[in-house]
Amino acid sequence: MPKILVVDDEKEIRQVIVKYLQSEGYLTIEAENGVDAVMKYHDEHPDLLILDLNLPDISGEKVCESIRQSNDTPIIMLTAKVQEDDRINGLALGADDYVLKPFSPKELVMRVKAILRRTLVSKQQQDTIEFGKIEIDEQAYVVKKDGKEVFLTPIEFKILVALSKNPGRTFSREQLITFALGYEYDGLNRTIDSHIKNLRQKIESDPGSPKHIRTIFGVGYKFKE
Amino acid sequence: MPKILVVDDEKEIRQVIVKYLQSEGYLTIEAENGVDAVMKYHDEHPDLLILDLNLPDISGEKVCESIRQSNDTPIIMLTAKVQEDDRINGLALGADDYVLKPFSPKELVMRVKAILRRTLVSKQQQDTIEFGKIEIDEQAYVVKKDGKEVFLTPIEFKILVALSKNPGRTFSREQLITFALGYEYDGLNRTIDSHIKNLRQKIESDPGSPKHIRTIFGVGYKFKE
DNA sequence: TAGTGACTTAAGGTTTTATTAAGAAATATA
DNA sequence: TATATTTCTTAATAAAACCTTAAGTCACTA
Repeated sequence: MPKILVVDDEKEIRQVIVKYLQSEGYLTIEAENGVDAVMKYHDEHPDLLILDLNLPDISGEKVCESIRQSNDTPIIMLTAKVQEDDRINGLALGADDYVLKPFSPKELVMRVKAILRRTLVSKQQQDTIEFGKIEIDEQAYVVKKDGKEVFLTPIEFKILVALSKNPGRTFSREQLITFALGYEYDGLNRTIDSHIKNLRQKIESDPGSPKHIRTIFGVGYKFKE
Repeated sequence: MPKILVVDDEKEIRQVIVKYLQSEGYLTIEAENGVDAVMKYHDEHPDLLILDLNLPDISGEKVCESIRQSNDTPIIMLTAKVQEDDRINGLALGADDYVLKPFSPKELVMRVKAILRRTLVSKQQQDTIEFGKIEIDEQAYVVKKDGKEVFLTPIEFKILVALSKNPGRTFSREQLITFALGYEYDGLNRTIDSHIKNLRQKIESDPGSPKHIRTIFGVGYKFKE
């Protein structure tokens, strides 16, 4: 069952939310301030946060920001503030949704469901991807070969992640440029070939006849387990 | 760039939304009623829908429901209704988020970004065509026979896709050249024969008497299930 | 059975990819 | 800021894979 961390300084509000969530079968953890929230977040690795914007110590925004830096856990913000600017800030900080106080617990639960429906599916194999002698930890930005760390450049890393997240799928150079470089393809470009060559040098046992990063002639590249 | 379908019967509202989205680099499509929306959805395969709940023909709920049946494209609902029950229904129907009118375009854009950030990566839809022991995944550029991958050249792959997408239909060599090679036929040409031969070698259990890729004497070739 | 069309083979010719190396751009360091 | 270092891009060439074609053989149909 998904685990949800509820952060609010008012005990009654926490209890109402927790009661509704538990009646839907979710596991819950509670925190009453920002420091508490960050600690419990790291201890318990919840699947979602419900986070009040007004906390006695550090603000909800700070908590949100600090979690977003290291992780992609979805966050629903609770707030009594009615200024629109705040709402925008909340979303800009990385919250996935926003609920105004006073709120309906039923609606909050619906939103929790809506977000988890999207995220939980793809979340399973989040930690480290492993193929043969290669280990990839996207969060930590670490790649290992035979247990030993290998140092990749940013683009090499992004290409490897894109490929290895969809093993067996062939990517065109154009697609890899979009994923890895973040802009549109604009003409004949052999840049990707270069990066692939360097990647193979670093992670393949025999870069001459690569086992994982395969060339699909006339199309692009793909990752093979 | 992600493509977004904006569905609203009021032209001005559509235009405001579209303008903001485009300024963020998104591609946009517009629809002014439910039927239009469903049609354009199927034609254009957008990455996200912004959907007004009040449409002149079918309701936004129905549109949402019909799209959810076949697909997982995220949907943001727009509504002027203030009843909470409506909001919950919207989320229950499968909307990913909910924005009340009047809304701030900036906030809407933030929500679009928040949702796409989550969904786009894992989104590649996978439809594989399957015939007997043969599996074809056009997106991933992968063909399998008896579960084992088979490596086709670009032209072989295109010919196979053209044939297998229309099983039973006979294609002339000229047609196959047009589909697979992308240029017009210009004279007697046995090139296709060669490719068909190699294709059969790779995907037929008994290339001598092919089961799937059949010759229609004097006409061309066709794919049989 | 003749005539036409399809299949096969193998050898050029063409296109695509790998690799190298050098210059440009970005990043880190003093 | 200037300098050093790393990373990215690009062009050129070599190597590999692929496409086309021709010619001989085989198969279908009238």
